[in-house]
Amino acid sequence: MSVSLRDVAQRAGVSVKTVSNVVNDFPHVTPAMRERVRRAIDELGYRPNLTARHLRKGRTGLIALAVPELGNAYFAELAAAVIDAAARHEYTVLLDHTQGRREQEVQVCQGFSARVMDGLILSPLELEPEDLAARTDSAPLVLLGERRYDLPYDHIAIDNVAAARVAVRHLLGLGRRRIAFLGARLNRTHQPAHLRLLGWQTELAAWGVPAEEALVATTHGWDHEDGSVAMAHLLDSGQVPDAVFAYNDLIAIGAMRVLFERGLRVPEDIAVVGFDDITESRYGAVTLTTVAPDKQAIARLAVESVVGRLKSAQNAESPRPTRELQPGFTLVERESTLGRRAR
Amino acid sequence: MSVSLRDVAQRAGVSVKTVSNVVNDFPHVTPAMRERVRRAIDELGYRPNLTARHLRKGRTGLIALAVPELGNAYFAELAAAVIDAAARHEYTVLLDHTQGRREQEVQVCQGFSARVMDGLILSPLELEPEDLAARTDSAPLVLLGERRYDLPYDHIAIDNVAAARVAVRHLLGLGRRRIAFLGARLNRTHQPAHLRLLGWQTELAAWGVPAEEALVATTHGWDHEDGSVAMAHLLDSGQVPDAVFAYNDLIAIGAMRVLFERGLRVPEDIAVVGFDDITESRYGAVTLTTVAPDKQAIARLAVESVVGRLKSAQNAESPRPTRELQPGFTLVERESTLGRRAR
DNA sequence: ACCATCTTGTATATCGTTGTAAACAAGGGC
DNA sequence: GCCCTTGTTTACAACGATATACAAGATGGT
Repeated sequence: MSVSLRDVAQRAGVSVKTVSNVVNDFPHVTPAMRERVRRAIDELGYRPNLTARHLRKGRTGLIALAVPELGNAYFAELAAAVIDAAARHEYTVLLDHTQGRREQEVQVCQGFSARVMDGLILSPLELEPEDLAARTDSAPLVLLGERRYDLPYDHIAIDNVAAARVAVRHLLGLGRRRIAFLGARLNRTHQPAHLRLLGWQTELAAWGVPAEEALVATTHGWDHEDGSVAMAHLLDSGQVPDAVFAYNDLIAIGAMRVLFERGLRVPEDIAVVGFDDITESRYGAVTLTTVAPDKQAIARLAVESVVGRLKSAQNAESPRPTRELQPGFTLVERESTLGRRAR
Repeated sequence: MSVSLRDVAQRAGVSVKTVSNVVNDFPHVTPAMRERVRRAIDELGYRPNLTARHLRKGRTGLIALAVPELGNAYFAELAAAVIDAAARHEYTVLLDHTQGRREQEVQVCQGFSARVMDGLILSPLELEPEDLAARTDSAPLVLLGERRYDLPYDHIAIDNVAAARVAVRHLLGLGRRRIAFLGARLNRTHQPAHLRLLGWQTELAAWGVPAEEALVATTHGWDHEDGSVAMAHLLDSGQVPDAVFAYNDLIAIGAMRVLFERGLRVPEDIAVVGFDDITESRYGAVTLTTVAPDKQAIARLAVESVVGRLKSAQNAESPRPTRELQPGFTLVERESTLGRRAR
């Protein structure tokens, strides 16, 4: 059925270890012997069994990446970047989506598929600090995204407050003064880390513009549909803003759809800014101005963090202290704020 | 460092196997003993090592899913469905993207991360029949998508010809006669399995409408950008169609973007139909009419095929013959063909 | 020639788990 | 009291790979 080192060794008339040495390119094997073993390997079509290798070596070469929802283009694009970054370090990525459910997130950081993974990259939504503090699994864990936990784990996120401020500043600079925020959490007290909303407030305050509570729309999730519902709700309530800053691109695009349906012009009547710079935002009837986090950098830093810790653990070095890493971002200005001149 | 069965056994004063029996809920363990072992497990925080378990059992509980590009919403949404379907059978999914590169696809069907995966689900683009015929890995493999190989592997795809015909019929029924096809392969001779193009031809023929070669636009890939380029090219060439049938939604949306830029109205001047029904197609300024494959069914069938074959292999049954499975599809009619009345 | 040194290959234990078979204890029928 | 049955627990050998320690062979200096 499956060919093992034993079979190859028998065929080549050498010991198992010698074959292992050839496979792993170890020194102290004469060229002649190496060749003989090589031939036996080819003839039998031997392929090493990683399960066994990893049991022995104590590592599996697998990193888990858990994001809330793969259907969200931001996470899909990020996942693609992580897979590529991991491949450069010879790690394979096991991808899961938590659907933003706390229990699933807990399961992930508790080792998920129990001890098969060398490391974990998690983008949490509902995970609470106490879940994280109760973590017993010893594999390196990196956290991505807006939430901060102040626990000894590497955390990678752009400066969300600064990014939101840049977006709002852009709108203020265009003369807009009634800027709605779309996509706040339902229970905002419970979730203090709502940095994009904070950035919105801060920048408005800096310009002396009142931050009207009525212009903050909450959503259940962060999909197109949530954006549409929130936007419709806002308009129906009689609060007509002259600009919208959305939590992400999906919400922004969902909101724009409602504006189109109601005959409101973007950006003439209402300017729109999103967050994430997913591909979709470049191809609508009105292209979307958005904050573009450096996804490549996020992926690279996340993988390097995990791989680095694995390496230092392997060499029995003391691990370096945990860090807050802030990749860059840019504001991409498009038609939803600049109109036709953006082309 | 990590707690093993041995440690638990020592602590509870029993043999390793007894602990194993408790962990696996085997019968013939007295309640008192079970309780004693349970306590030891809790005290030490024991978690089974899946690597070792799987080495022993000969299976890993992992299925690989390889799609061309995760950034393509269709594949991201499909991947999400596969992950969920696999979870229902207690399998975990390892996701990879091949970027449509032949060598990567070959690597995947050759076991990819070598023998760690129990089964494989592959959505090939460039993979050639000879690659597949040369496959030595014995893990069950299922193929998804348009290409057919006529080799003994389960293949899951909707009836692409029929689906394309339904889409084209819809346009013909609306009175359109110059229907362009966007997204043909560059070398169409080399890739005979271009079923959607075939469906376009067939349906036109059935209506006695000439299938003009000039209305077939080739693309390099299948992204928004490819759709934009192809559409611009078509218009610049002086061939102005009254409808467009695109290989997928991304191309359709990219094409619509160009139509917007040039002041052409959708659907009044040019009607557009896509393929895949990704979420994005429901939220543009003009929502997209599209063929909606039953992604849930595709995912379910793929997982069931792999799991079924693993089960029969485990019970040493002879595997059932390979099958062609055709999940259903529907045509979702929206504004890009019906205009405002679609709402 | 002889011993020390270096190179190359082998035998064996080990990683953590489960399957097999055998040991052991308790209970029941004769 | 003995044997058999039933039920519970254990010892030991795998799964396929790598690391350690050691043996055998080659080389070189005296």
